[in-house]
Amino acid sequence: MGATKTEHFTDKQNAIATLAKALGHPARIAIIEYLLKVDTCICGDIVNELPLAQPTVSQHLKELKNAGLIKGEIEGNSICYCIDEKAFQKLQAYFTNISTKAENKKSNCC
Amino acid sequence: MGATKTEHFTDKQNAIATLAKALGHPARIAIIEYLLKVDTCICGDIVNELPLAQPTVSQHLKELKNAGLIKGEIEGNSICYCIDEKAFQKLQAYFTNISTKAENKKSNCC
DNA sequence: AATCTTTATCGTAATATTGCAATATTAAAC
DNA sequence: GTTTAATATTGCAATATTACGATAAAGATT
Repeated sequence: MGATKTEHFTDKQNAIATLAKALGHPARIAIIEYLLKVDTCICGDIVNELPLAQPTVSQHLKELKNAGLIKGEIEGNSICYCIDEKAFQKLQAYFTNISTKAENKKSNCC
Repeated sequence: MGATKTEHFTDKQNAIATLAKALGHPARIAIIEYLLKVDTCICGDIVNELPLAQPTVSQHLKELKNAGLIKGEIEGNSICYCIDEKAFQKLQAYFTNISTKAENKKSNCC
């Protein structure tokens, strides 16, 4: 064993877990924050910003892209990566909902 | 190699990544959603709610607790687990901030 | 076309995660 | 005190993740 049993959970649960998992690494959080910081999304220097080797960064970018957190297109001999708002809006909505519900049931809880 | 290089990132980045990582599994999302659903937080039947063996569920609960997403106290021969609002408020604030910033720079981006 | 620059992929080693059977623990119930 | 019930821990196998050197790919520069 060792493989996640995704088939036993709902699509929505798997979708949120996939997004969360992709953000479950500080390098990928750092990448997202860098993409937000720079003005344009022609970001040819992500590698120089991170304390990781180029193949490692490339791999992290691929994971973020697979999860739908960033979009990327080839642009000459560099790459245009940028944040995919929709995914973050989904996360925002999800956690807002949880926070609200948690707040409401505070009373009859520990 | 293989271990995450946490020491190279900021505390805040690591903190968010830790929370996200803990939610990066559908079983743990399902646990959170179940804890929200039940009225009180005396939740002795989480195992019956999930398609996983008891030790596996126990392990997932432990991870959620370590990450600070749930609180738990022994209560007789069952356990009182419940959501730790603060962690979810942190996540809500983080993703709201990202969404807002992403929205603002939409224009000069792909 | 040879070279440079940038990003991706492959291969692989180190480590972490997932899942469960077996067992331990602990407190209630009898 | 013995049984029952609920949760935790241990140990281990299967799988996934992380990281990087080596190499490939592909457009830009000369």
